[in-house]
This record gives sequence, structure tokens and C-alpha cells, in this order.
Amino acid sequence: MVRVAVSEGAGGGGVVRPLAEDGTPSGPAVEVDDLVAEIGERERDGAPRWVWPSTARLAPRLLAAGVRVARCHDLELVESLLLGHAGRYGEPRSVAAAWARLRGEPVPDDPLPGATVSAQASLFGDEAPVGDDIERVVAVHAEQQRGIAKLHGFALLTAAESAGALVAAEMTHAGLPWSAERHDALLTEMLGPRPSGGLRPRRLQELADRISDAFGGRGHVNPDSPAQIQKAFASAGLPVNSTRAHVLKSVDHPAVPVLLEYKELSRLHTAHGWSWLDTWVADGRFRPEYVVGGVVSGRWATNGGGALQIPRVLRKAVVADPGWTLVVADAAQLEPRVLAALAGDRAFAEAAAHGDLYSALAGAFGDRDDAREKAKIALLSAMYGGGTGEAVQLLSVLRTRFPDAFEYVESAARAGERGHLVRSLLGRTCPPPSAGWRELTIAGEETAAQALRSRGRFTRNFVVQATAADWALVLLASLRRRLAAMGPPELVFFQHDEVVVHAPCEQADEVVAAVHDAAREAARLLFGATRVLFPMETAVVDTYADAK
DNA sequence: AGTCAATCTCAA
DNA sequence: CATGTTGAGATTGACT
Repeated sequence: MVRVAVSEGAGGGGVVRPLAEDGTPSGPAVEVDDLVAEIGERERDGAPRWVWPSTARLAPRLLAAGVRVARCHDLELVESLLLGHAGRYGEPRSVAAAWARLRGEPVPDDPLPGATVSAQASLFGDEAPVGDDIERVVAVHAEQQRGIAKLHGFALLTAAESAGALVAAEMTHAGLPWSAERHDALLTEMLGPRPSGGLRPRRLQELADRISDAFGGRGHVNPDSPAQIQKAFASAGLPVNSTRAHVLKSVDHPAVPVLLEYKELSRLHTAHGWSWLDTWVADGRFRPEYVVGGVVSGRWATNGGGALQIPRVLRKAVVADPGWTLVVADAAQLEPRVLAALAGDRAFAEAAAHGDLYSALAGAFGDRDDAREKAKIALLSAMYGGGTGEAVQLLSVLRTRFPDAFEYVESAARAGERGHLVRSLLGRTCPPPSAGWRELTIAGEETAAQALRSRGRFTRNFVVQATAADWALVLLASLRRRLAAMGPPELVFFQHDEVVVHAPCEQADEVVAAVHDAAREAARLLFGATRVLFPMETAVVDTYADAK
């Protein structure tokens, strides 16, 4: 496939240069005045794979001009993946840094996020002239291609990561349909009308007053202050070591139910109240900034807006446009299925070849009513590193029935405890332990044992969570390609193992089919001919809240 | 007035 | 002896 290297210049211009697959230039560098228009034209002519420093910086400009591209190679994201694989976590990933590493020169720190090309140039003063930049892009890309070719799975991983960056930019551009009216109505219903200034909403103030009263009314107890709450309980002869909801639930005091209600509503008000609405919703759309590869395991993060923690009650505010619908799809029990496929455990894969995985495994836990629940606890413990109380017995059942799956996560935990790196199926690599960790573990004290176990839990979970993220990313890339061929439908939300597509009603069935096809394709690309199924639960709804 | 850790709850 | 993963984000309260 043809590739085209891109370097952004100041003032909307730039330089492009065609490349062969291995990164060798196949034509001259061409300086253009309007980079966005140039990319649009070349995309229409032949849809090359665009090789550029950062999708997150360039794609918003392209999308604003109505230019969509099919494929790219994001040099910064790929650099991060390659550095991570080499155990060099967190080193600078800019093209300038990669170029410096290539030449054995001092490596510059990455610029702060948000800086524009021209701002960076003036900040660092000594940047090379524009004509030089394209040569850096070409050289860094060629080196990355050499690195990718040596690593099994990396070609798919880097392509999917880059496609993910395009999805992220497009989702921010499209926005999640969000009804400010319904959001406001929900808040008013639960909290009372919107207060002026920084006052507490009526309902919260009532609850706060009742809490003070319940503690005897002598002076105010600020329910927002854990310290004051703890003191108040101590004065009432009911000392608590924390003010968490699940701790308070076991305390018998009239303030408790009021406090729990206050906490829940207060959380809604502070995290997703009117000021959130003012800040994040405009023109009927919620537009968070997604950070691809922002989590060590390859899951995405977001910058502002708390998009990955939208409370369930607020999903009522996510409403399709008239004549449109939301296709909500989530991968059922993704992580245990990933473990089954990853470990190649025959007995486990057999169980995972059916609908409900936990029910399928329940047989291993005997003939009891709560066998499914036990199977679930055992699986989650195996993946999260639990093992207290009841989970001990459950884990031993798992070990005898599904030895390969058990051994897979155990061996990841042992590798972690030895300070080794572990990787996802496609090669995404966990960060190495810190210097502080190594010091701790030398000490040989209780704190050392604690640090070892903690690292083991991390690596045990990493192999599963990161491979699940691999799978989800490949699914996303596949789904994006299928939706692009359909026209209007757009991806508007992605959260670890769940996607939302906004589509014209008449295309809903087609979108549902595309989701299932994409899931199958992802399973095949990662695991080949595995028997494990990766079912997607889909719902076609007017509002996100109706999905489940 | 700004920074930072601790605490808490939300999501998968 | 105790052993549950990854995050975002708001607030308090201590510190500079």
C-alpha cells in the first residue's frame, strides 16, 4: 500500500512525500501551501496510509474542513509502543526525540500537550526549517517499520492504535448526542432548581441541615468533609475508620441514611451538575477529548469531562436526533473470554464457546444454586489477583478444571514479582517496575513482600486487560471501516468494551450487523481459529439509558 | 494564592 | 500475616 509522509508547517502549509511500504521515499518531497486541501485531494485519488507525527494534532483540522482519511500511521503513538516494548517506558516520543535517538544526539523532552506547531517552534527557537522536518518524518517512520517487522503482532497493534486515533478525533468532532434539557430536568428533579451563585441546591441544603440535626445540632457538620463526619460519629460514640458509603451502611445512627443520600446527590451535583453541562455540552453534543493509549493497558483515557465515568442516571440525557437512533453494543464478559482464548485452555475454550460464560463454568463448582456466582468470583479473582476468604477454594477449583488458563495468569504474576515485563497478545508492554520498587524488594521486609505481591497483581491483570484492549481496538478499527462504507452512521462513544453508534433509523439493522462482523473479525485477527466466542450484546434505542 | 496528598465515588 | 485491576475528577485540609 502506498504511504505518504506528512510534515506540518506554519500557516497551514506543509510538506508531503510518497513512500513505499518499508518507508523508502518513492518520489520527491513537495511543499504545499494548504496541507489540509492537499491531503483531501490525495485521499480522493488513492487513499494512501498517511504517515504523520500526531493524529490528535492534525485530524481536528482535517475534520473541520470535511476531510476524512481511511488510514494513518501515527508516529508518536507508534514510538510509544516501540519504546514500551523495549522497556523504555515514558521516554519522549516526538518525531524530534525519535530522530535524536536515531542519530545519538541529546533527546529533547516532549512539548507540553496542546502546544501548536508554531508555538513549539518559537518555544524551542532552534527548530529546523520546514524542509528538514519531512526528512525526519521519513527517517523515523522507516526506523519504526524496521522495528515493527521484527515484532510479532506489532503490525496489527500499530495499525489499530493509529486507527484508534482517527476514531478518537472523529468522535470528538461528532460528539455524543446530549440533551441539555433532559439533563437539566433530571438535575432539577433530583436536586431542586438550579441555584444561583455557588449555593447548594435546595435538596442538598435540606439534607445537610438534617445531617447536622441528626448529630445533635450543636454546631454545623459539613457533610463534604470526611474529617468532620468522622469526628461527629466519634462524638456520638460510633467511631468509624472511614466515611465510605459501604462503611457507613453498617453503622446504626439516624444521620446515616441522610448522609448516604447526600453523598449520592452531591456527587451528581459536583461531578455532573449544571456547571459540567455548561462546560461540556454545546449544540446538543458532549465532546470530550479522548486520549488513545492513555492507560498503561492500552485502554483509553479522557481529558476533561469525565467521559468514561458518566453516571448511569445521566444516560437518560443521551438521546438520538429525530429520525436517528443509537446502536449500543457491548462485549459480554470480554476479559474472561480473552483469558480463555489467550491461554488456549481447551476446557475453558469449550465453556466459552457458548452464551453465558459464567453459567457455562458453573458446572465446575458443583450442583448448587449459586454456582454461577461462584464461577464469576473465581474468574475475577484469578484475573484481579484476589485470593482471600472464599476465593481461595474457588481458585483451587479453577486450577484443577482449567489448568492452562490458571497457569497463564499465574505465570504473568510470577514474571511481575521477578521484575520482568509482560505483554498483551499484540505486544503492548507493561511499564517496568520503578527504581523505588526494586529498592523495596531488596529490603526483604514485610513491605518488600507487599510490593512484590502488588506488582504480581498488576502484571497478572495486565495480560488480560491489555489483550482485551487489543481486541477492542481492533474491533473499533474494523467497525470504523465498515461504518465509513455506509455513509451517515457515526461512532459517538467508546468505553473499554462498549461502543455507541449514532445512525439513521433505517440503517440500524445494518449497523448491528456491522458490529457483529467487526467482533468476529477482531477475534479472528487476534486469536485465529479459536473456539471462543466474543458475543456483542446490542440494543437499538432512542436513549442510552434504555440499553441495559 | 498555588500545590499536593488523602479521601471519596463514578466507570469498565 | 494479608493479598482486588485500570482510570477521572471533585473536595478538603495541610503545606509552601
